[in-house]
Amino acid sequence: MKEKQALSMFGALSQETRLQVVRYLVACGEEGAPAGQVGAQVNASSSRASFHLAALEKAGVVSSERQSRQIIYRADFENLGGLISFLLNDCCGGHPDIRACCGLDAECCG
Amino acid sequence: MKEKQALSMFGALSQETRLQVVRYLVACGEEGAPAGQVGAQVNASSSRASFHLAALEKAGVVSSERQSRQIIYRADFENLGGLISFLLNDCCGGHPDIRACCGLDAECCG
DNA sequence: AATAAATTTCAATAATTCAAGAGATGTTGA
DNA sequence: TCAACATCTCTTGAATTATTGAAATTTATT
Repeated sequence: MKEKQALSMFGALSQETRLQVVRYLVACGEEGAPAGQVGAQVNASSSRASFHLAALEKAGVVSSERQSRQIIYRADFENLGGLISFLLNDCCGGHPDIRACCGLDAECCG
Repeated sequence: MKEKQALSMFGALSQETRLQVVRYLVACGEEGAPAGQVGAQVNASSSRASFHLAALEKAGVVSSERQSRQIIYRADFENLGGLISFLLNDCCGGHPDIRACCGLDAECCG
């Protein structure tokens, strides 16, 4: 993961509606969900949902695929994992205290 | 980690200068670095460095402590770990594909 | 072709954020 | 107290981002 992409992913995740969208889409798993359903889930108008989904897709947080008249959105697990890896390994140098906080080596954080 | 804090941490990390500051401060470890040194490291004027350090501190990404006439900044490892944990466990539900990307269970991502 | 459904695009406005520099604040030592 | 240093605050203008509702696009149905 390059720093530039990490930057845009952080930007995409730093907005309440978009973070809710991501959490919902992650919960939906590989199946994903159509835009309208996502919008309803986060109490957003269709144009607002579309705007935020476009921002998330541009940053690589989600991907989309048309299925007949609906557009299915899915969390991009590979990029999300890459972002975590960037934060953990590249950015934070795999600092032991930080690894411990992730339930990797031990448990230290609430 | 609450969603609200995760939101502000993402916002703090979504800016190039601030991300550079964080990487530098993580590299400095517990010792930290004074504001002027941080600013010089990322090619920022003193006021700009101060502005961004304040934003990072408000979000909980770094902490500060005055030492005589300097103010020492340090990466907040606990909160950074909490953010990674939020992304990995809470937000992404510990999805296997994502864990694998972090060098936890296996290696799949570049 | 006409209609309906799902989603996106557009335009206008409001709100937030960034950058730069001038000046203010707090700290130390003479 | 004064001078020097480190950092912060404030102001201004530019740029980006968010929200809303209306209009347009794409696809499916009759």
